[in-house]
Amino acid sequence: MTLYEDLKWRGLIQDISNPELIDKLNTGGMTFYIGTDPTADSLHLGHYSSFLITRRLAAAGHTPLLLVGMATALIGDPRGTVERKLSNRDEVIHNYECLKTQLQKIFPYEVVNNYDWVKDLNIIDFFRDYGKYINVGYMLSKDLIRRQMESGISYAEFSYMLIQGLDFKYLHETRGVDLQVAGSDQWGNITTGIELIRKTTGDEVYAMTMPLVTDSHGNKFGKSEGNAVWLDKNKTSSYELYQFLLNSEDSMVIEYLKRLTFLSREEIEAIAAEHNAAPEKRLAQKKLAEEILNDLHGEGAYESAVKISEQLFSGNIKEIPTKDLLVGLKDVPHFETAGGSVMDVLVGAGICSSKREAREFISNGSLTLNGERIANIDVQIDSTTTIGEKYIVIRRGKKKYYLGELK
RNA sequence: GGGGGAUUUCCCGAGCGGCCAAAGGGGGCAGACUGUAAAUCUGUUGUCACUGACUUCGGUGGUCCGAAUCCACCAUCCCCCA
Repeated sequence: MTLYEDLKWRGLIQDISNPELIDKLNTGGMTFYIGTDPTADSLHLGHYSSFLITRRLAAAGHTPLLLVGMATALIGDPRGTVERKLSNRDEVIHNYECLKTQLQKIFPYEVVNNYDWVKDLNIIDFFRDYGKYINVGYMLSKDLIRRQMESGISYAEFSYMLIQGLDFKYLHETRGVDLQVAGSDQWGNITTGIELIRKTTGDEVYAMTMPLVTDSHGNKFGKSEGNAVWLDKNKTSSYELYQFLLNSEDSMVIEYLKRLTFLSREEIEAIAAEHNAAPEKRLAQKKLAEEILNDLHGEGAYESAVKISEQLFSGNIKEIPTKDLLVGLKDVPHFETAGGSVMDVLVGAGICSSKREAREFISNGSLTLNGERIANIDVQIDSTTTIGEKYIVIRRGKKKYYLGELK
């Protein structure tokens, strides 16, 4: 199977700018880049799925460059909905440092920053060397721009694609980059770069976009309870990451295996066959979690996440030795409390956002205290309701645990 | 510079002087069923001292017994004309 066939099979090809790219990909020897803007201090699972392409292409003899774009983050990319709030400079610098460090741990390739070549660009040069080559009609025809026109788009966000275009040109001229890879939402920005390079140098460069990973509803993959699933262990623990992946939908999990792991086609097809025969065993979900946890959090992370999960989901919290329980709940939100009425403890610990909500959860039977359902709002938390002298384990819903310590 | 329109609770969006904590939808959260899945059904989604009270409808100040609803000014955005 050629590289291109493999990528296609994995569902990693949304669009390519020119059919010539297929041969070039299969032959190897290209230098390509993939980028992100430092808008947060950690990457999330969606980034991971995109950036994995670097390893796939590198294995086939191509050279990756990772771009973390401080310059573009300072401008803000159009989302196609509403204008972004202007980002804070110090934050962008901080985020850049965080992302750079994080990326280098996971992807052993060079990181570049467009701030380095954009910061000293003067506005006359910018207009003469770049602005002159791109027609406004062309820019206006881009899907994201057209959509955002309705709610309003500033000149800054409108110009974003020019900066991304000049990045491509700069990297092409200084580093020999001839391919840019990105999520499909970047298509408009990348083709602007191709256009710019073609007009100014006559060179043919290439673009490849990947479909965004989604769930069965078309929602972006990698959100858990409204929050992103971060790659930073301190922001999303091994246990949480494991839980997220284990809960992957049956109808999507094989696709995730293709996109998010390096398992071969044969291996994945074998897993798919077993999975379809007995989906309740969640073989595919477990394999997915194992591959990703071992890659991101290191060997052993998977085993300990499984162990914790088994203990917690086995039911009777009180029978688990306190020592094991504490290890198991290490990654779960912690809180301290002086005791008192459950209502106060729940709100104080952030388990419920208000007493109104606490009342609702209790009447729904959604909360357990040390494995037993909290029967009514009059329950008191004190030394008689602890495990191992001073610990309180509260579960909300089926899966969310909180560990409290009585002070 | 001139004219018109918009700003509502997480999002979209109704409301146009009292019956509004504010319709409807989306999303979220929870319950049932299951496999810690999907689909479905149910409840809930401002706060509290919860059949009541309090704080909310871009901001400030007014009118009125009473304002998300009327007036003035300010801010932001959209459209049209210059």
